[in-house]
Amino acid sequence: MENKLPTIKEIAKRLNVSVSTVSRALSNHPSIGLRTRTRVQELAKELNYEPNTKAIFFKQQKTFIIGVILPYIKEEFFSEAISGIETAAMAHDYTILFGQSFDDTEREKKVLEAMKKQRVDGLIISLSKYTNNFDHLATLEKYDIPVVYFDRVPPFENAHKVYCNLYKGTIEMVNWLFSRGFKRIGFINGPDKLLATHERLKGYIEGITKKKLKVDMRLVEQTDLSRESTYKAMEKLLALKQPPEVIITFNDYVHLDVMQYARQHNLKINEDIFFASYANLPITSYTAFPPIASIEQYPYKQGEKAMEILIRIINDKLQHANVAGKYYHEEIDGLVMINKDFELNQDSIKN
Amino acid sequence: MENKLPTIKEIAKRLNVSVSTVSRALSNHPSIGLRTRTRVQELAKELNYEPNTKAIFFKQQKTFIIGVILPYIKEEFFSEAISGIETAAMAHDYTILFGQSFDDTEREKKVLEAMKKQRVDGLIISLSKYTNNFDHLATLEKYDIPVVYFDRVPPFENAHKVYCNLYKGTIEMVNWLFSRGFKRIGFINGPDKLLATHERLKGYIEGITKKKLKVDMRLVEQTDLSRESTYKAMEKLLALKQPPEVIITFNDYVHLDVMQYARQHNLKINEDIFFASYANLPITSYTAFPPIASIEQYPYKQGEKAMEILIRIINDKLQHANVAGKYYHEEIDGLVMINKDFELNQDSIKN
DNA sequence: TTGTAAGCGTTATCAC
DNA sequence: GTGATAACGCTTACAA
Repeated sequence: MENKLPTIKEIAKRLNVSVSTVSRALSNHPSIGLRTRTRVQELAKELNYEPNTKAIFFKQQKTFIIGVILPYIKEEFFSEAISGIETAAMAHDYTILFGQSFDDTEREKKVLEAMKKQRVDGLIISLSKYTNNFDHLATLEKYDIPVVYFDRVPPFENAHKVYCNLYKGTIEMVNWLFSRGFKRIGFINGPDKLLATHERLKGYIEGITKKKLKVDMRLVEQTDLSRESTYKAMEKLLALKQPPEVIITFNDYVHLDVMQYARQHNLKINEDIFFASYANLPITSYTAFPPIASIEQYPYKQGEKAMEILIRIINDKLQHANVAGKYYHEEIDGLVMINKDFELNQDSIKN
Repeated sequence: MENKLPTIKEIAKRLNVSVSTVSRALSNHPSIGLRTRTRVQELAKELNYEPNTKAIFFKQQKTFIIGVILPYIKEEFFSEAISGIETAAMAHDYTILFGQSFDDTEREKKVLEAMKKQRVDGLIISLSKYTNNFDHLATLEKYDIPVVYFDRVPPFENAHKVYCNLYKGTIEMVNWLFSRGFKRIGFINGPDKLLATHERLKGYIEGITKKKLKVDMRLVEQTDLSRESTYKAMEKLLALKQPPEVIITFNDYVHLDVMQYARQHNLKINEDIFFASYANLPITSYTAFPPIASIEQYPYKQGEKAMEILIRIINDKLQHANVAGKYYHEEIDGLVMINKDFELNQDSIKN
């Protein structure tokens, strides 16, 4: 049976009171008499009344919906992140409108349009890899829809951002590798377009320079993150007269590809050559040879933080707080996580 | 600058016409004169007017939002599925409201509440593993919110469902294993609560029975899908006087755990023992020893199909088509996907 | 303590 | 051809 959702009007009619009385009774307005209040609330419960939030939001010009746009939810980093976003959102009664860009700027625009149409209260975006024109994002500012970027953040300052500091993390990683006796540290970095690529490189160079050593750029290769491109980078590194003793890869997915390469070329991993990486994703723990160290980027925390900042912005806006020109830049420090098995092995060798 | 979104009213005022004229002009109503129409449309474009869908939906009692509730987006199966859902939704101008149950019935209820509050036009749900009380879902029917379940579907008939037929798939798998010379086929099945567990078992038994062989239930163990439980199942199977030559695991995640176990116990995989699985997830291709065969369950296609069915239901409802008591049950056949490397090896042995 | 009425942005139904 | 108005469900001044 089509059981139409009851409205405030319906209740009012049945009880022979006005809609405003019902409205106030339901929201426990102090001016409503106890008798009327209980009568209304009882009937409401009986009819399973639920306020039509759409009508409320429409009136309040608020949807309690946050749009989230990610490149690929398939990547564990992002599925972790959205869980943090979701949990924080739920704690503040927001719901998540979800869309993927699939690293395609056109798709990103389309999703953005859809979310604008839905009048989201705000957006959390991790940009597509190839987005280098930011006009579609500028319109958001124009219409006063707050956006918090995370992880893949835009290069300009005038934006709210949450991201992981990979510069510091990379320095730490290089330090740790030196402390473990590695001298020739190879690096398969990501594509030039990504900010993250430059951060990592800066950290790598700084880490080595700090040790009063000279940076050998032949040890640094790049991949566009495709398997083929990664294989090529590996080939080049291994073809060097003095190949690296350890290779840091751009992220855990590159690491996985590199492991495939190593297996196919019968390299003895953790004997002939060692690998370190970024991201510290759970999947790597299933593989035969996880990275000896991986920089944890805390995706869940990043997502949570982004959501919290967004809610703060929205609330500031609602209270007409004067926050023009104030941008949140939240930096989370990437932490070098060391593979336990590797650590144990090393220790037993030392003793 | 706070650039408020322009409304139809705003345009009307500026052009000294009525709102209804503007409304009609924008929707190309035939009764509007060409001059007025162009004037309106030009100003609309100039002001970047975008209809407030919230107001329209509010009036039409429609949101163009579909709620999607999944157990864990982290699982590749579900992140594939939601991509199918999203793509199909986009093609019909729907947007996705997203929530995870984290296999927790209470959380599932909460998410469901939030989506009901948002007045979604429909829902796509893959149930939490532990959901065995369906009252919270019954209220949806009562309020006439259509639901399509997929993959983890409820056990009753009166529901729209999309799922993969694992009964047939399992029979096929058993057949293929026999054809490859395997006689003792072990099975690590999932928890009893899951429908999928029973389907797989039925297929396993049928597959063996069809070969006029007797089913040896000592070869069938169960796991609650935790790593510990899977390890125990492995122990039991390997402790048998006649241990299995090949083991089918409940899904690729169980497979990954089993591989860890095998590695820790120095089993020679694809020599001493072989493994087959369900799901055919991309991650397994990164591992040293992917399953020799895995039943593809087409998560993307399942998601797409679920969305398409849901839209059909919504449209039927809108046209007041009399579809009471009619339920869609879409079955996709699981297909045995054979690992290429294994196939090549086998062939070279044969020759 | 309760009721009346305006308003949120849009569309549809009347009029003119 | 165009305009006025009601309606969608709800909140909230303002009246009573």
